[in-house]
Amino acid sequence: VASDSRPYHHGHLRPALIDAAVATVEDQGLAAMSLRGVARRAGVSHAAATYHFGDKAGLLTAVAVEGYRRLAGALQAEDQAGHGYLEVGVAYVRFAVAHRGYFEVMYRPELFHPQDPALLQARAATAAHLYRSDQPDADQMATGIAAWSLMHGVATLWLNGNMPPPLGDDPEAIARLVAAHLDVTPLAEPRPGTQPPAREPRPGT
Amino acid sequence: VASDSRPYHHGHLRPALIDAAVATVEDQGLAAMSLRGVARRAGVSHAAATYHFGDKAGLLTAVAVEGYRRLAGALQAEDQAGHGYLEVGVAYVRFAVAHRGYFEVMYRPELFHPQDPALLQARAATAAHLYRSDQPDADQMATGIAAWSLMHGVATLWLNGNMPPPLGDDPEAIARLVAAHLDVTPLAEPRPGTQPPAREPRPGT
DNA sequence: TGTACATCAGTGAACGCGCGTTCACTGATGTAC
DNA sequence: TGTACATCAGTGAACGCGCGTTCACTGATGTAC
Repeated sequence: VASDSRPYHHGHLRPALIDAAVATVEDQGLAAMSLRGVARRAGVSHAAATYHFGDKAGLLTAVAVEGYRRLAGALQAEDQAGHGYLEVGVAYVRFAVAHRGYFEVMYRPELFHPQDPALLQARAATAAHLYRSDQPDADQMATGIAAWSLMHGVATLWLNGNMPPPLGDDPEAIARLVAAHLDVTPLAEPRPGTQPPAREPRPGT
Repeated sequence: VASDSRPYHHGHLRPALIDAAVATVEDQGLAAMSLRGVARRAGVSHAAATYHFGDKAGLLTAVAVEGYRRLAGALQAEDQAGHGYLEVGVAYVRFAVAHRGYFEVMYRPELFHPQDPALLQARAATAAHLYRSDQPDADQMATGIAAWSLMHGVATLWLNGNMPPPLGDDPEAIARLVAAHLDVTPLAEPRPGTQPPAREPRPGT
């Protein structure tokens, strides 16, 4: 229903407010993001934002949910592309840098409703890609957490400007550089009865 | 000069305010930390805090400086204990968890004065321990960044509650678990003709 | 030893501001008959 | 087809609040002579 002179009903205000929130975080910072500012950016009264999300935490919950969904999608796409686990890690860093508005909210659970069902589901979907399994065993989980921690560390250090300049300005390159130091094969400490699962050849750097 | 009924002059107000700020961050969260609240906690007028730090960013700068100094000290102590590089990484995670009031401020440079000379110096001292060198070559830097990223990732994922429950509640144990997947030897790929470039010390970021 | 004076440390009141939330409301849309 | 009514979507004013900063000030301390 396209119309001139802004119709009374927006039509897609909910997603528009989420977009506005993300954009605000990206160019003003999370601390400067307010309900009122987001509504202003979307060209709507601030009470409209409250109507759709209940409160500020509700808006940020919606941002986090959407962020986890997009991240899960990005990881899945990379997974299916078949370039190997390393590239899934690189995709994590790429997402964080390209969508830092989402990323910064996703890891601040004190700002939203952490028990929101949609949130838990979206986050679980993301985790499944990081563990390469829906029901990871101890080894898969340890490996997954190591890879996740490494890439999360690269992403956050990069985002807050703590990467030393000599490493260059390409976060994906840094991700590949450090990933080369990660051993993603299960630790082969002799555990009687534990059969090392067949594993595809590790992609070289 | 101990005295009854609170003397007009506090005597050690500056460090007391830093302590109060850290304590506030630890039990109310960084977003809820205000100059006025910190002064209140220290039992002093809020204008006194402004007097000592200039503004809110000044207070947070002082917190970050003190945090980097303490972190550098903790890493150095662990280094000198001679338990190996892995335990230096574990010490990083231990610091983050034990002193999250400092830690959370240290990595939010948009909240303080990032060019403060004392800050740059304290941060450089921390970095030197992570690279195991004041003048790291490319390999040392890559290895150091990998280790730093990994431990930083563990610390931040732990602090914001994103570690899956099956991993238990001991962050140091998780740090050791994931560190086992890290290869800290320099990558010995033959790079003919690649001379480690002369590197001038670039203080700070 | 006393006295004057500068400096340091902290007070308390005032300022303007943007915030999140609430509320009664209006405009627009969908549905039952 | 029309009409009544319920529901959805958004408005605008008002609320109380705590915030960071500024300012003229006072109390305490140190130093020069």
